[in-house]
Amino acid sequence: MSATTSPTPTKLQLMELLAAIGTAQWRDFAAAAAHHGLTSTQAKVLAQLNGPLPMRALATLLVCDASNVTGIIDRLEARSLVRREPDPSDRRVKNVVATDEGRDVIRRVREEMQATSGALDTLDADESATLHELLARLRPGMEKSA
Amino acid sequence: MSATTSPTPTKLQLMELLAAIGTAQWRDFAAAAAHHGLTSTQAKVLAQLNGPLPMRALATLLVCDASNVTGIIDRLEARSLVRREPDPSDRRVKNVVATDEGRDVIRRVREEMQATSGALDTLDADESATLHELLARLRPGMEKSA
DNA sequence: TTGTTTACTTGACCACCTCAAGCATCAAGG
DNA sequence: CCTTGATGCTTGAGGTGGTCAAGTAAACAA
Repeated sequence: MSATTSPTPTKLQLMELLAAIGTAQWRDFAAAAAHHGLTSTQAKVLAQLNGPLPMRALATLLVCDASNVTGIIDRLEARSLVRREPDPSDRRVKNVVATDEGRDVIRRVREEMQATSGALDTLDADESATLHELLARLRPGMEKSA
Repeated sequence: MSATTSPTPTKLQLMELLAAIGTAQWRDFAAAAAHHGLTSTQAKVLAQLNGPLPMRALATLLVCDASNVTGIIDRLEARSLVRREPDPSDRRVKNVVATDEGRDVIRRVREEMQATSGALDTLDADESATLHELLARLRPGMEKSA
């Protein structure tokens, strides 16, 4: 143990700290999205669209009902941030694709998360690596049970 | 640098990892809340009520409009999880207090966050302390600008 | 007293979310 | 072929969460 190590925190303390940071990052994201006239949900969807994605896949990613996605994509499409394209191999599915404008907007939203970005700048390379390592170990266990 | 330290992650990688973990914990929380018939917002409000809290203070904590809180408390009060009490020193303010049942429910919700809890169990005392230390340093910077 | 600020509620309006129902398409078996 | 059953998406109803504008009541200050 290094000289600066704190006493072992309780699990509850860690959970609260994680929650606080998660909330702060989410607010940072929502604020950046709002700055471009997007709700956080719309921005989140846009962030998933690296390639064409069927509506169903989107619903699975968002862990929500498929009918919900219809409305969200409707509103994004009305702003030309996204397009619905017919799937060539299955006429039931519609692939959602981000337009150039959509890609541009979500790129800017990411760049404008200054609170999160600034906070991470206070870590040096070593600390970043350590944090990344610990969080990467936490991730799989947290994503399991739904 | 210890022998197991990974190459320095990019800031983008860290942001995505933080977002993934934040989302996972939020879903865990929402699922536990739903198990008791609560929405995540209702559970979040209940979690803040350690003591009597004026409506206005709640709105500030939640970073939302005061009129929004009215509806949330209405629904919680309809289930007897919360009570509105007149403030003795200022007749304008209504203090929100969790009922015994409300305290009980939120206690159970916290206990049932098994995905998060289980994931944290995989860290030993040293790792927990390190994680806590790093996150605690991140927190103030992330909560600043709104 | 008069005027200003503060706390809360109401009503209108939109986004998000779920469920149930419906339509079109695919895929398998007679 | 054609029926039967899944699957993908949309629609409509209904509730929650969120904002804004306006209104009421109480506190406060000149």
